[in-house]
Amino acid sequence: MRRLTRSALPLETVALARFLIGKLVVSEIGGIRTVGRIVEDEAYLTGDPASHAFRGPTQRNRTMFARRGHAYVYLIYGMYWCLNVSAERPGIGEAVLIRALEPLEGLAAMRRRRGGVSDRELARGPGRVCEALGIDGSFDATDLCAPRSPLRLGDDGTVCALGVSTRIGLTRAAERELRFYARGSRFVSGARRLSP
DNA sequence: CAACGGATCAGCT
DNA sequence: GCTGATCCGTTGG
Repeated sequence: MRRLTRSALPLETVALARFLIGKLVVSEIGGIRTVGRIVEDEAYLTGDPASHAFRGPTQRNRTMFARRGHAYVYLIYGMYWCLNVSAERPGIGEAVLIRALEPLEGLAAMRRRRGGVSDRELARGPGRVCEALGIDGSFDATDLCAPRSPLRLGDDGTVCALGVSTRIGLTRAAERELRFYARGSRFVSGARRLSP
């Protein structure tokens, strides 16, 4: 597995979201290493009413405006953490939400953190991704391209067939097709009709 | 399998 | 006050 360098990341957010399908997220936290393949993500763009950055920078969303390749981690519904990859150039508030992973390495730790759910459910959904990898708000603004980062991106050369659909769980701009997934993967979240 | 409600709180209006 | 890029357990078809 190679580390993903920042220069390898497409600058434009939709291109980045498509590029990240099939790539790896590696966490090394508390001496425990876990790895998962990204099988589902979503793009959040400038002028997008569903985006946290819609009303400009705030304390919470400031990492969305960082240089591409940083972790934007936020709390949703008071209990779950979600992981995004910041996109675009500094000052542009765009990001890619990591919605699901195929567990590859460190399954025992993931099972422990997730409380004994089936392996298919370990990281199937954005809150579950963070729970399985041990990610919380303290990892916000982590550089995902730094060699020794506790949270980073990798590439093992796997190429996935790409699917596209509407995003999940939104009340605004719900019709836009900005969700991307690995076609045929059983680790993708959402109703099956969304991921044919 | 789909639909629904409760949990729980930071951030914004 | 109210809302939300969610999850989980329960209920019903």
